[in-house]
Amino acid sequence: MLTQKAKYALRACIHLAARPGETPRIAEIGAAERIPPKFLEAILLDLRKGGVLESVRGRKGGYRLARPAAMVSMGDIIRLIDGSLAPIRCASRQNFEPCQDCADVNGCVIRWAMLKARDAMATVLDRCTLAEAAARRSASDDPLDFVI
Amino acid sequence: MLTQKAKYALRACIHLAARPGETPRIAEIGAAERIPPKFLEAILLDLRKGGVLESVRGRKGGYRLARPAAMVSMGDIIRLIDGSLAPIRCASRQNFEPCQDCADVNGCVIRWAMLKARDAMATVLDRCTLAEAAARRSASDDPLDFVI
DNA sequence: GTAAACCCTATTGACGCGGTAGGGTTAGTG
DNA sequence: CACTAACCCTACCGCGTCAATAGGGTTTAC
Repeated sequence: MLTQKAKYALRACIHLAARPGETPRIAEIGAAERIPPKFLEAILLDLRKGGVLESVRGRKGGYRLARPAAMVSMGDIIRLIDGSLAPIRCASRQNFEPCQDCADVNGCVIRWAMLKARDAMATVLDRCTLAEAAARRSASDDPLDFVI
Repeated sequence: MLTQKAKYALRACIHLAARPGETPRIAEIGAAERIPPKFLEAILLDLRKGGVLESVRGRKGGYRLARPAAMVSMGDIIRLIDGSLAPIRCASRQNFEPCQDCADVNGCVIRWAMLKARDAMATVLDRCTLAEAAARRSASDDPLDFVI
């Protein structure tokens, strides 16, 4: 299950991807993407520590992507915020943790199925970059303000 | 995220798939699969209400699959217990729920990506049947008792 | 009729998630 | 150099969900 936090992180990053060269403030991003500003602050901090974002301090400060938007995938962000793409932790490739209740990790049938599921999902999410997402969003005329 | 409950449900169902014609008791299944019996009771009840299992009441009672093991997929069971395969509810095809915080459901970029992820994962899990899982488990000599 | 099995509702404890509070630190601007 | 707008960081809290348990009620083989 994708957490709300990861969803916010994706929205914020897509927002930044659509504004190359700028370093918008937390308050701006929060207002545009409808994210509680203090919560967003914590999220952006995590993204910076994870190497996805860079920050500029002091007056006129703000955030920007640390890499080109085409080099950051949705999978990267979800892994950073939620810890893993896999539906179960013992089926994670980058954040593996053995589960307590099955004795033979490698023989476990459920893990085998979840690994296949994880790989299928990861293929999709690691190929989907922020650049693509930003382009697709602007094409649909900023969905966040579309209805209301 | 796959819940512990869904994991137990899968284990119990694979257990039953490996014993066609039998109707083992809750206590037996629980002991063999290391599932707390009262918790298992609630799970099997849900599976029965969901049409996956049948029960026999009274002395000599127990549970069996309501359909052939080849006709029940892991996806069926996960959907029944956890409600949805999708990483986010607005990207579920069988248990769709709109999310509060994005205005245009169809234009949402995140939902678009999650739908693709869901479809990839569902393809895997809906093709993986209990029959296949049971066969694979017995081939690896019952993983639950393999190490310890 | 009795015991073994499923059926069902209610409850509980722990924990993670979503969000907030309130300072500390940095650096442009006058 | 003072001011202040911005990020930085730690701590905290309410709530819901998950995992599990308790304790009866009902059915049926024997």
